[in-house]
Amino acid sequence: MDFQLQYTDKQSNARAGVITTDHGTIETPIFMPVGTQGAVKAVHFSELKEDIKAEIILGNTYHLYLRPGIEILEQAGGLHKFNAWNRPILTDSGGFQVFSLSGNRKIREEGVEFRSHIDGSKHLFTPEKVMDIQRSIGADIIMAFDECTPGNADYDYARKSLELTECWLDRCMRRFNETEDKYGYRQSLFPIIQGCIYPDLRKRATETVVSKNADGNAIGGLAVGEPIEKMYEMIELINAILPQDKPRYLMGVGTPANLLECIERGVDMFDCIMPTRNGRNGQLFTKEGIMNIRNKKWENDFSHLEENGASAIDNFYSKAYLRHLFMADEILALQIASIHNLAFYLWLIKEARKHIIAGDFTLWKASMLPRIQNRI
RNA sequence: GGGCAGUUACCAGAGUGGCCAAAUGGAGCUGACUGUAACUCAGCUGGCGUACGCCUUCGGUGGUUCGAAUCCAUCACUGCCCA
Repeated sequence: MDFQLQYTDKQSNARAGVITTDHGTIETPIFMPVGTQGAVKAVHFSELKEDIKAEIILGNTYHLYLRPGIEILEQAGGLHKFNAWNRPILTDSGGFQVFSLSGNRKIREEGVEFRSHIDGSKHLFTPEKVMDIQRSIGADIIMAFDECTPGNADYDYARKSLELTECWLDRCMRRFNETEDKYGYRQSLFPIIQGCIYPDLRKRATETVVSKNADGNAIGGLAVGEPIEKMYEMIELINAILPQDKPRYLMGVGTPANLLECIERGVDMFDCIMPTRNGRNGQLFTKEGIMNIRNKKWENDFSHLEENGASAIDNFYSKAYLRHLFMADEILALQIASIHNLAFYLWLIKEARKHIIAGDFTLWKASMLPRIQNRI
């Protein structure tokens, strides 16, 4: 994987670039739809390509390891062949599951012992094993195994947690470098910066990560319960240290407004479940704001889902119809809402890129921000 | 014409003298969701009030009782059975 920085905004830290992988190129800034179990929920891949214009999607090590299991993925020839997505894939390492499935796991220095949420069976994830699994899944970009520190952790916990993440990073790098690409195309490993909301921890974590000279760098442990201003503060601090010539991936973020704020602060890559999950729960993101399509006020509103929306789907269906589908519990509702939201996210981020290149990003962002945060 | 069963909030349906503005579902209204254990979760759903609370309800009317959705009488309606 290579990264080329193409444009840097003069008024802010916003950047535009290109990532080149063996499965194609990605123009940054980019938003990556989440396909945890090898599928972006409720969305068909032709829709991902044609309606949403996704350039890269995510998979998840924890979920794919449990189901279908690594043997099947190896037999299939890797995830790209298994799910027929022939463009870039990034896999998360399972570090977030260590955080979100906290009721079912024990963290030790060796690794994390956890119980499957599916059948309760016991498993051990070590940094080495997580590297091996991600080699087998065959993602273009794989993530280091980390502990995603909760946003409200106290300093002492955050420091110990960071030490563990850093120790695991060394082991990840070692194993990654000792092993080879499994399917004939190149894989890149991104380390993850933790440190909660403590500036000295974040600074130290960033310096450690920079010293590894990886193909790209990730910021983790944000948008996990800390105040939003803290998140922006941490990103500013980290991006001041990270090298310019490597892509910066902010994990798990966020709202449309978060995206613009973080692009302005120099982030290149994003992923978030928000457009898909919130879409399935009836929340639509649009250029004019956020709407709950289940609300009664849309009952007899036969106007397009979104005028001049990001996807053709916006002109096919009316608000009243989509509300009806939600009320009637039709599967199509989930599909339409997910496609709409993802297309909006990709549109927003591509629009940001255009304005970075055109040199008026800051102005555009200022005009866009109040609109997309509006409640309609 | 006779017999039996029934009529409870938007719907279904519990409650059979005080702890009942009335269980539980469903439907509806609103909100939440940030590296997906999520087509999930939370609150509300007689009226007024932020709230302690007050007011009006359990087919209609009239009783019994300190007190009735619950007991009695009567009327109306519904279902099933017999003519």
